[in-house]
Amino acid sequence: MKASLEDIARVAGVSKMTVSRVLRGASGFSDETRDRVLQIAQNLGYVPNRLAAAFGADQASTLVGMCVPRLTSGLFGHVLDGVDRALTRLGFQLMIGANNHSLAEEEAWIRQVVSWRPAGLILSGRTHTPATVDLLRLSALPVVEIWDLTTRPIDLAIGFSHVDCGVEMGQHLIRRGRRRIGYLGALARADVMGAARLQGLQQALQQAGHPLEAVEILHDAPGFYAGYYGLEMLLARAPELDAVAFHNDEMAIGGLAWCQKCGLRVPEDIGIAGWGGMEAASILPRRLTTTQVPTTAIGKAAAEALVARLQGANIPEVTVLPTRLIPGETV
Amino acid sequence: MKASLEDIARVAGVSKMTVSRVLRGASGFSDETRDRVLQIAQNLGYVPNRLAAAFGADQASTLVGMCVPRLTSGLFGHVLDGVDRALTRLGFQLMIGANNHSLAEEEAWIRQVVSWRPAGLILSGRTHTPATVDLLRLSALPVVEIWDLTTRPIDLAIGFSHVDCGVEMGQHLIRRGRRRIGYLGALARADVMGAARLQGLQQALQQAGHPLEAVEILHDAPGFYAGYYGLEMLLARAPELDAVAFHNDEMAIGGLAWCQKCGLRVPEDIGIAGWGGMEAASILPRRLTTTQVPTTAIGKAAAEALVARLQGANIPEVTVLPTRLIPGETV
DNA sequence: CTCCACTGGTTTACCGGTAACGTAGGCAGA
DNA sequence: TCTGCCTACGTTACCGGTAAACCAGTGGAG
Repeated sequence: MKASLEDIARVAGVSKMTVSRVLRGASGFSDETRDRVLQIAQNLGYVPNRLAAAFGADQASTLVGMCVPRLTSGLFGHVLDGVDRALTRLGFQLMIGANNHSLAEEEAWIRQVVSWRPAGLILSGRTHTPATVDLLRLSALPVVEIWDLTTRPIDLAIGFSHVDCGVEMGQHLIRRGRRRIGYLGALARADVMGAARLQGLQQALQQAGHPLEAVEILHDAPGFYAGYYGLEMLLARAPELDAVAFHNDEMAIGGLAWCQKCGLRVPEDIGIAGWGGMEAASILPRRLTTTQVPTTAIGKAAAEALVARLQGANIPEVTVLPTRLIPGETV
Repeated sequence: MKASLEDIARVAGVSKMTVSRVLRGASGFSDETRDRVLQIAQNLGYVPNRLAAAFGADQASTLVGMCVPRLTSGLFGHVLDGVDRALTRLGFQLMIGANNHSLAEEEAWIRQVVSWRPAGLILSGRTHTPATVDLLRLSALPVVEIWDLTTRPIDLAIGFSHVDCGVEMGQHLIRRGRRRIGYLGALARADVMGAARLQGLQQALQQAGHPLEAVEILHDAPGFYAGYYGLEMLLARAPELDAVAFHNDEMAIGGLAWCQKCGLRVPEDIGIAGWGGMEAASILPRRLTTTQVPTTAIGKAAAEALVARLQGANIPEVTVLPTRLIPGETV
């Protein structure tokens, strides 16, 4: 970690500027000089100092910050994967943080990350504190908001409409003959996007003349077990339901487990619908009715849009990557 | 993003050194000066430049790099979560990367990250290329290797023994009366740790006098569907098996789905065992026999050990966080 | 009355790169 | 022969912080 450009320059008998040029692959040196410098850099175990490079020249650093609601979410794992692969390929580094569905935590995180002068940010969700928006606008950093579409993105947005997801599922349930429909959510008051899907669902059912009959929104994280005991709670309150839409697939699978345990037949006695399109949904004895979300594609698109913008390309403000309702066999 | 210490200093009528001290909460200024400086910093929308700080003073940066095999793994999501929460609390930033089970990709990633002069690294796994090890030793960076225990860690190690996991599961299967046991793996030749578990399993079964009868190691990622069709392949080749141990819970659940599909009763006709302890395992109609891994705890411990080491504390070289075999009802 | 320590600062140097600009030598074309 | 341009460098300045050294005034001890 000791060797610097200076050290290489001294040994090679050139100026450190020449070394810098060689190592960056710029021009302005002979083949002979290049070979000598590279050889010496190798021998000295030179490790470039990006801190100095990014700091000294105000040139774009290769740091990209990304903030997700939770790191334990299967869906966001795939988004992260898409981002990571694209960024790695393009030579960028990923700084990551979770906001636990809290705008205040997001703001704190962004404040930290911005102080590292990243090349850009990827945020999930469209809702931010006013201070966050001010900070981002002031910093003039490229920002991609993913996962949900903002009416007016801070900079760029890539995703889909959660309200539309809800509407689509509502219409599907009605088409399949369901009339007494309930909803089981999670992360009460913290998750804006789940709320948007619920809103879409309500809207569609209302319009069809069969308004949502029961809603239960748990405070827990949307996992298997929450779906399991949440469905029990919901059905205790509203035993007449003939279908339940869940916050996500994990919860829906938990719900299926509860149905199996107490002898409720799916879809005959009750319909079960998830959201997200996790892999497990497709190998259940009956394929889960769900909405497939283009997770990896969103991550990849976000990373690529960010980098393209850095390189001055003209990117559309909003990119829609559509979701797809998978009918399945549980409704 | 414009304001610097200099700007604040000019407005406040003090030197930038004084501003620096105020903002860092060091000493050597009056209350009056402090209030004025803080007020002006606020007004100017000052955002500290950690790039400059970390670069200028060779003081520890607050960057921690972490490399995981895959970002889509449910288990590693929890590890990441543990790391992230601890680091956030301690005021550090997380840089992340996936190596896709490739030592070469890991080396490339580490090379990139080290050039950002991080405070330390968290790596998963004990196997690295020789060049990686050289680089890490040379850089004298604190390194925590998690998830598996190294006989001789580069610096610190926190985790458990995969071989022991395999042994324990083998003994459990034998105790439950299973005699003709098979194994279904994934990520052939890429996943060292799955191989270690298989090795432990083989060893225990051998010792019990009922050696492993069939092994199938898929090339795919260890997901639900791989378990589903993989079990079909395995049983086609070795129909007499009375139990199958899987690479992980996702695959085991996929295997369960296949059993259900073709009318095999679990555990009567065949025993199914997973590994990892994912939440879904506990809400299945029959609880899955599996091994629970302290994912979040490992992440938390790794982050805390790293920071403690940075602060000069004396940390034991190897920390074992034990796994726990959950008997379940599928064997 | 002198000396000293303490408070509340200032000044200077430096971290390791990169941009911008300067320059020596060689060669081609007018 | 002179001009202009190209190649292959070298020099200088600077990015925004922090450490370290230095300094002026003040109050108290001796």
